[in-house]
Amino acid sequence: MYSKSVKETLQPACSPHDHPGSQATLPVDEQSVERCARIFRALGDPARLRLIARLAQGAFCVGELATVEQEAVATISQRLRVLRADNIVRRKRDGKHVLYSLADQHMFDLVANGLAHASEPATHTTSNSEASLASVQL
Amino acid sequence: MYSKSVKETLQPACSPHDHPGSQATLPVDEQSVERCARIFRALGDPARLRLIARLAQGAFCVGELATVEQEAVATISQRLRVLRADNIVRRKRDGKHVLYSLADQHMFDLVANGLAHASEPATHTTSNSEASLASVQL
DNA sequence: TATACACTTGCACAAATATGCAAGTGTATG
DNA sequence: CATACACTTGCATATTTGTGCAAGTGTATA
Repeated sequence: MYSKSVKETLQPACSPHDHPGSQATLPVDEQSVERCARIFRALGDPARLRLIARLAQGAFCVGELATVEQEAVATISQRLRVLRADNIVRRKRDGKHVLYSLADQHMFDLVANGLAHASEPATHTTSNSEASLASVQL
Repeated sequence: MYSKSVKETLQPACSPHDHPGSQATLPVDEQSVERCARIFRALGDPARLRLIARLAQGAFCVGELATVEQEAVATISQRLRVLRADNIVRRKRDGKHVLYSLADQHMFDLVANGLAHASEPATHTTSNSEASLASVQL
């Protein structure tokens, strides 16, 4: 059986299980996984996600976001700080204001993807795993 | 939670910024955001993400995963439980074993996307780090 | 039916987070 | 230079997680 003779024996021990269609080799090196997890984690909060969805529409200053989201400015600032820590959003000063926007197209794609999936019923067998439904311009 | 006594001056503190043209209308309804956030959160842990990456290769039973990941069976089971709670993975019994695999293609896409982004240093509109927040016009 | 497997869950705890409030920083203006 | 803005940060606190260990559940087999 599968004794604990652990090692990279990536060989299924139980039985030859069927493999679903798409087998692309994913980048699973320690660093990628770590970074990816951090990003997902940052996106994994309703409040922050809402904020991101908002930023997907363009650049906003903290005050605006606070008003629209009906939250205290400090709260919004904190959330943006979390997102900034993982390079999900980017900021630049504009006079008295600080404008926030998504860091890059990738982020937009990721979020668009997630929201799309979440709003649709499960089991949607997309054929192309590489090019996702993410080609929307920012 | 807490009810906010936020200033009701619903006037955007700053003038509307030019928002780069169009955007795909993201599904930002309460439910989608909530669900999407839950998914992202579940994916937002290195250990679970690694597990998912593994499952992207095919179906595995808990024991196998435990061996490969060098973790206790109970630990793996717990992680899978979290993923199962959000319909990220699916399981089916096969004799004595319980086989786990990704719930659907969408999940694969999402993870593949995230990992891809995390592994490429790419498109970083640079150094927004902490330093220069010097006045810039939009 | 009794046993051995293969997982799953219940608990107790340590660690990581989220948030509100108050104080602090950086810019434009009077 | 003094003020008013527009944000950001430090703190203390209440929650929410992530484990490890031990006991519990379900399935196949002798």
